[in-house]
Amino acid sequence: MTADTQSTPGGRGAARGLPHAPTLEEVARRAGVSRSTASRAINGGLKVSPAAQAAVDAAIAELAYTPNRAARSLVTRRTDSIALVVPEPDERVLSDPYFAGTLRGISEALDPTDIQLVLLIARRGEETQRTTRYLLNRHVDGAVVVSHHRDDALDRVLHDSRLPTVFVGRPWAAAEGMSYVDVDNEHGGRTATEHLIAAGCTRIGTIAGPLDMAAGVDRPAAERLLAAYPDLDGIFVASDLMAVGALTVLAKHGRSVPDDVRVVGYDDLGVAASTSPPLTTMRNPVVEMSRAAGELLLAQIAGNVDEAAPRIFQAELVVRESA
Amino acid sequence: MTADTQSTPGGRGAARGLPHAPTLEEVARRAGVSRSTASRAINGGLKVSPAAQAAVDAAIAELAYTPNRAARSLVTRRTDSIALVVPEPDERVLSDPYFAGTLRGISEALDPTDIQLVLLIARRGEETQRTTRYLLNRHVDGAVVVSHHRDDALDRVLHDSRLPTVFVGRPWAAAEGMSYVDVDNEHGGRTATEHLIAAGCTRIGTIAGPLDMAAGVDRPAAERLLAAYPDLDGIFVASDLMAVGALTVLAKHGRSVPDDVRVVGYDDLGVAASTSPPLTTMRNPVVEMSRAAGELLLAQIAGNVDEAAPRIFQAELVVRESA
DNA sequence: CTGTTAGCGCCTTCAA
DNA sequence: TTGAAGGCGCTAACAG
Repeated sequence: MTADTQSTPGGRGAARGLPHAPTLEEVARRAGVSRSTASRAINGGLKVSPAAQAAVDAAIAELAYTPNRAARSLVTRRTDSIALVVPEPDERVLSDPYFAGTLRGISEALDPTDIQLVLLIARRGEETQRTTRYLLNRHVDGAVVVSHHRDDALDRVLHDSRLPTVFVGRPWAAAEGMSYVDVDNEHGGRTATEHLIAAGCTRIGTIAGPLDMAAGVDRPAAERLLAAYPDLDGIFVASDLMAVGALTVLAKHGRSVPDDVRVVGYDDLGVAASTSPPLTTMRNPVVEMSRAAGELLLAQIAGNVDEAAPRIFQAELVVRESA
Repeated sequence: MTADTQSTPGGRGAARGLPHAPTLEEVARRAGVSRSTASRAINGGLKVSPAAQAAVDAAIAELAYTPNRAARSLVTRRTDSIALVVPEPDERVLSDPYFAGTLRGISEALDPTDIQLVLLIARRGEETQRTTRYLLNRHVDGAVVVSHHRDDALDRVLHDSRLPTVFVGRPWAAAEGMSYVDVDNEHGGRTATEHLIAAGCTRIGTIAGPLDMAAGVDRPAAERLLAAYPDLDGIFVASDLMAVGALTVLAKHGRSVPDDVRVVGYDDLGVAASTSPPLTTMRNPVVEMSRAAGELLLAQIAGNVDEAAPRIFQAELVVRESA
């Protein structure tokens, strides 16, 4: 809260001996033009003579100039930054491979722009208001919300606020006009099962369950499944992490994969390729999906309100040795 | 690059019909004080009468006021944001559980402050200059650099620039005065081995190798190790992810863990607890370490230059069923 | 303790 | 096509 006092009073030079960042004024002077012309040259170059443009470009390069975001933001009323909001009911979101994919996808979408990504990790209770207020007071131009929870009012607040927002994962209380991306899990499950059937499996089991289940629950699940249905010849597991547990249990019971039992996982976010045997799985297109989220958001910020339609992605079968 | 034109020219009201964010001016008017008094009340409340302070506080609450960061930043010359820089030689950094821990740790450090976290994902070649320039032009107050690579000049550039910087992981070309946090891997390896010895193991093998090894390499490694030394009774694996592969291989060969062979992994960042059997491992204190990085950075930004000493953390044995 | 005053660096009318 | 001028919202002297 408290600001530490600035020690250099009037001097327009270096604070603490730091080489101060070049200003538009300096660029203009060096290019032999006015600030306005320099500014125009920087922002698209409309109504700027080629000569002036070249001079400004040169000056910028020589000075390694970057516009001061604060100053620009103050007048344009844009912040050139968006928030990635992570509501944090459980502590595992960040470790979830989903999240890494989300990060990558959004970064990719932002890459061709000069827009920065601000990470907003919301806290429970009181603290959530800090996030809300920050967002509502437009400290960012828009927000991507990782929406894997069901009890948060943030969704509606954001939607009502008219801050450009895109949800990754269908919001629990999805309302008309909410923009979101999601993956068609039902289709993924069906595809996986069809694959097992096509491979000749006739006794197919499944291990489902939320990702935030207690650690190791997947293991007893596999054990129980095997005990109850010893003649199982195919299993669809709702996540690769859980599938890893299943593979180990099968190995322990002497079942060969894929000869005795075929296994199909879900996610393909890193673990699947390094299991033994490599795991056949449904590739979850998180990165593409999140990139789409980013692009949707950029479009909304640019004023294309018609870009609000939800976008649904399909998981894709990746066949490896296990099935 | 190009700015879309602002449609409302002079009007001090709403653009696009949006409820405009409250300003200090409004807070002051509502509280019946001047802007300066309101400002002082907000920034620590020094030299402000209790009455004025209360009035301002009330106004702030009623208006849901948040200071405009751009305006503030313009005058204070601080941005109230720091960057998390991810140099990205390989594409896996973000998916690495290390990274999730880093994120969490830094967030925790930032939590009691109003400082925002900006994610900077550097790209190769030309693109790296964009990052450098952004940093050097002080668009952030400081930077935490995830430094798991060895060929990057960014380290030195940042250090030379005198931008407050803390590295997570010892910089390849560590120089005097560079601030970093790291974990003592040698100690971790030793502890793991000592644990196996104490448990009675006499034929101990190890599976090492960089994390960015080709997927599945860990599996042939375990296979070969087992083939070469059939009488193995203990294995230390340099990462949990690789240890998972080893567990599966052992199960396939009918070796019971931990009865026949004891296994110790390394990381404990999520996978270890959900293997079968649960994996004994060396807990890598990434979160604590990264929190320290964040705190070091905050201290540096606040001017405590003496906070530059490296800080080394120890991994800690976590005993589960596998050893 | 308080209000008045002057910019921070930039974009953007407006007049030339 | 260009430059001069004004102001975005805030903080920090300075004088009261």
